[in-house]
Amino acid sequence: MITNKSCIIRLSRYKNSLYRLRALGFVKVFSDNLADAIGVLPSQVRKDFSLFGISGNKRGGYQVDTLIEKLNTILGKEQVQEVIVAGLGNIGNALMKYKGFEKEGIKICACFDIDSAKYHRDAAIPVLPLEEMKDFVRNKRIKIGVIAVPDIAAQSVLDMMLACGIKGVLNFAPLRLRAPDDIVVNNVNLELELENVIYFVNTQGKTKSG
Amino acid sequence: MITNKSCIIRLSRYKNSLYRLRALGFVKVFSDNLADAIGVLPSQVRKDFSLFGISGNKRGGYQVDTLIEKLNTILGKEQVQEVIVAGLGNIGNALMKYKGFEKEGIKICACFDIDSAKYHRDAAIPVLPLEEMKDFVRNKRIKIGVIAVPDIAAQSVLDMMLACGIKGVLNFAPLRLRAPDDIVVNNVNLELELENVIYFVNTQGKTKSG
DNA sequence: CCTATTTTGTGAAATGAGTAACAAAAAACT
DNA sequence: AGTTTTTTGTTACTCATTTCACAAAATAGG
Repeated sequence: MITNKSCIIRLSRYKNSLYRLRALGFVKVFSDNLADAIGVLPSQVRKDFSLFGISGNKRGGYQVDTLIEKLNTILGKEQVQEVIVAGLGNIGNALMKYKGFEKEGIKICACFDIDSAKYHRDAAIPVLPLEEMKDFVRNKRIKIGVIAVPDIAAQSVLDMMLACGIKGVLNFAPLRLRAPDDIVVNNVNLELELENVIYFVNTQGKTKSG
Repeated sequence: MITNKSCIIRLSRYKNSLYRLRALGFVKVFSDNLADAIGVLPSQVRKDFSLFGISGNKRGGYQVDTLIEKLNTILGKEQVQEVIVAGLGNIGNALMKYKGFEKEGIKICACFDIDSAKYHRDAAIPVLPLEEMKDFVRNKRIKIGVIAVPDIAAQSVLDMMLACGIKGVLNFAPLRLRAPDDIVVNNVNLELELENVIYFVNTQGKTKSG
């Protein structure tokens, strides 16, 4: 099994580039087209494909259509992926309104919050009490959750999600969550990302001026 | 010079854990305390510290206070870091309201947008026309920018930021931005992160059930 | 004061990801 | 049909990061 996150991320990028290339009229592509598009080496592209059993034609490259299809299969994009969000704060709100997910076949089905003032059962994306998560998730067989609650509540919300049968989580709370090994937890930590930029800017400046 | 991003990210995590440990009354820590806290091996902790010339006492561990101080110096947290945000859409809005930055010594000084309906010069964090970015950034000598504009505008906003003297960028637009080598660009791509969770959940399921 | 124990700091080994190189296949050209 | 060119797919190599392992230092205990 492939455990390399950046490899999967590259597959997503190939896929996105391929849609653009197809829109431009491309019918076949070569590894170096894709390499240029996402900023890696051609050998990396071929390696990635070979890892997933994707093959092209020597001297003929890859058919755009079938390549897109294969990548979508690998990435689980044959059907719309339904996710839930916990926490209708700043981030939760932004996610609900964000248009980027829809065009990637990701659908936010519901948001759960603890604050009854936020409930909105009839909205396009309903906002429901946390207690209803279990029924909702089980009925709809949802496997993916997003955690956008305050730090202090994050672990208990994760535990709740796992009890509902959620198998993968995107976590925005800036702390390490404990989960069994078979659960996927990706963290998006905005402070850390910014702190990182700041560090490299600071040291860059230092090394330049002496 | 250290170019390893994950190493810097770990330093940030150590620092965050140390604050928590200090709040619990810890005066000294050992590498395995910190290792547990952030989920790495003790040898990793010691290696990271040794890379930055941080040393402790054999059998005595590390003093929490001095360790925090050293990490803060390395991470450039001795003074408040001022940043600007471009784009007052969903994400820009969430960032402006987000409390997490303040307690990390990161201050959003202003937001710039193209839409005059959004301008709000007298707000706590002013929302200004994009054209005013140059003066603002130069006067305040700001080095860090956040890009939260639609995909199509992202590259031009980046170019504008670079013309203002910005040296590091956190980019939320889901595409690859072109920048000179001495500019730091960190990307946060929410679709990709979710797609990644989805992939691993799907394959996990497959490998388990056969 | 000497011995046992703990914990660091570092150099060596292992792992893993990315890059390079090249044989083999396919197409194009003559 | 044969030769040349192009491009894949895979194997071997390189490099970076992580993990291991152990000597040296410091403390604690008898």
